[in-house]
Amino acid sequence: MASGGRPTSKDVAQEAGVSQSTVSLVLGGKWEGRVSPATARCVRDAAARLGYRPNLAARNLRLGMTRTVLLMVPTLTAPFFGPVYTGAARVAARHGFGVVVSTWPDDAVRSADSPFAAPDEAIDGILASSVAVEALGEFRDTPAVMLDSGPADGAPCGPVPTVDFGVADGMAAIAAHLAALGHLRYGHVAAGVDQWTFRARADALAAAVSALPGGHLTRATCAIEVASARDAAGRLLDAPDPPTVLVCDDDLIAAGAYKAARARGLDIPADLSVTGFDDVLLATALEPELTTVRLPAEELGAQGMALLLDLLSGGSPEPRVLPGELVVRDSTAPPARRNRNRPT
Amino acid sequence: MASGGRPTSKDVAQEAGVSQSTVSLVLGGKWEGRVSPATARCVRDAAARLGYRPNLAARNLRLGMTRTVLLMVPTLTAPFFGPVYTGAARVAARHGFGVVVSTWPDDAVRSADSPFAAPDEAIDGILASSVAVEALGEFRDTPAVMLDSGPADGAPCGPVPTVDFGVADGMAAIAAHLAALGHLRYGHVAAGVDQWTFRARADALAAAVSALPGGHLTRATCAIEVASARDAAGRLLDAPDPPTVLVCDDDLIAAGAYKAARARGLDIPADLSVTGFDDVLLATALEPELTTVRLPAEELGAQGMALLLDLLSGGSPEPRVLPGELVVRDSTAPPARRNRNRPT
DNA sequence: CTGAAAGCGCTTACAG
DNA sequence: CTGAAAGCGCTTACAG
Repeated sequence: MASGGRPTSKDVAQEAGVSQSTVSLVLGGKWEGRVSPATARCVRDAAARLGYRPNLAARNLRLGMTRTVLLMVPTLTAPFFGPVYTGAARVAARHGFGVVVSTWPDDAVRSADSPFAAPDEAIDGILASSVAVEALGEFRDTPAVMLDSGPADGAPCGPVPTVDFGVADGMAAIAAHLAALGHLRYGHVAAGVDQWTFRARADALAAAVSALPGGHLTRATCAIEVASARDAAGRLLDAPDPPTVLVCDDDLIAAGAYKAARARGLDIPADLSVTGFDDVLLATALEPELTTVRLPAEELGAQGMALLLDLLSGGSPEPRVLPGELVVRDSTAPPARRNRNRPT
Repeated sequence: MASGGRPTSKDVAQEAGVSQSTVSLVLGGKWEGRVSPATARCVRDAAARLGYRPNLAARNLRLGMTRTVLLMVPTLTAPFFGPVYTGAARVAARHGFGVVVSTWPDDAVRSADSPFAAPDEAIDGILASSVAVEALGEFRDTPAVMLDSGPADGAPCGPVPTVDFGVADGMAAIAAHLAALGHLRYGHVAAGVDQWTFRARADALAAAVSALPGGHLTRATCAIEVASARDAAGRLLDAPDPPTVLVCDDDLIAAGAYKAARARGLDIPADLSVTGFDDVLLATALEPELTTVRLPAEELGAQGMALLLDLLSGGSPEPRVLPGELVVRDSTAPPARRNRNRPT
């Protein structure tokens, strides 16, 4: 082997007494019918002996691809996206792909200096999670899979494969659970973000409540942030004839709803029921623990990457929907009997 | 430009009417004294006109480096590590480096199939956050920077640059805040994880309490997880003559302490004060909002990457310490007057 | 069934 | 001050 550095395919060839081509064929898995089994085994042994690992830069250069995909997310600091990344990276690694992350629209990761300072790493494909289709922007021509962006939001240039959560079903499950408990007056603390996933939640809740005899729904909008959610929930709670349950678009919003309730002396769930969405860590850290819908975030990343890899190798993968799962905990109970709005 | 693909340095050379070498020199920033300013400007214009971006694979191959660094963390799903990644990736991107993430010891991201299936991406350096030095393992010879692992935990093979939080000072600030409030009986709900950062917290708290006339400290150990923390806090609270404050090693542990307190009818902060550590999102989602120490996680990643980049370019960076900041919120108050342990 | 050769796009001595 | 040429480690026609 060349003194010092890692072994190359040439070293393996020499060790095995064959040519570089043969090594490449064998280790690339394209040898059958072209190299004798004995030679193949011999090459593999030599590679193992030397601890050979192919040089990705060389292969990428030769193949004209980078084996790198871009994961585009709104933010990495929200608890939801860590698992998405993990799932995507796990599947990617299994196929020799790396994952780089970019945030959109607030792109803190890439920079805009000279080409050399920010070499806009060439990528083979894009996984865009929970972002509008415009996020693809300059990457319009790059193979992409949209995650959590809704089946309708296909890119202008033909259908883009999608993986979505069954958020409508999830919200319907929450509504059914609440209806079974006897709730009629619903407050929806909605994320004020124009994304498919939130529109779908709103529509599903509205549909369920209007199908409920005597059902009534009010709505307040907020940022996905505790203080803003607390204020929005407060507005709902301070209205005449307030809701007996606050259905929140996100676990973090539910945390804000808890605060609004407590500030008004309302016990959860005795005086007020609250539900979340996502089932992040926070859901069990709250008190009482939050009834919510679990969204399999890591699975979203994993399946999305699987679809993208399929797309990159010429397939035309079908859209998928990942069901959410209702997790009933301690924040929901039957509505109180008219003793609302008087501090205990 | 070659039909189809992105423009190459050869295309730029042709557009500018110079050779490939000149293009490389100019765009690589090594032209001064070797290329006339007029030519340099001409090259840059051509590059801009064509939208040229260098092919990283080719450059990496030529240079024998990958411009990729590995970020090693215990887990990506804990709320703390998202920001660490973001900070590291931001600085890396500014220098044309990518960041791949690996978890240790539970390595879900890399796989162990054939060399081709998991091509163990060659890397130039490692950023290891909150892991033991053994985590470096097979990468013993790779330039590395240790984050949040303590100044003493240098690798066997000479000193490794470090970036740490001032956790001892942070814990001392908590203790001083609590002492000023009048607390004498301290319960430490400690993370049962053998890491420098937690040892430092324990030592600092022990030192502060023992320096306090009449001060008394008990300790219970738990996993960094709500249920485990709740149980540990419960043990402390159920002891005879229980603490008036629970000092928790982590915000998540504090969430567990809240549960233990509430289960015993103890009001926070009237009956019991609680403090956390980290200041993640959860701290303000809890009720009452948590007094804690803010650890600048994103800054840790950013500074660590800056040190690693310095190291990679031949420097010998000095270790750094990032101070934590005491954030006083609503979970701490003077101790109650002997009315403890009777449910309200 | 196997090998010699070209070439991916860069950077860097080296020659002028 | 500028250019021609080599070579990084791969993969893939192509020739045998």
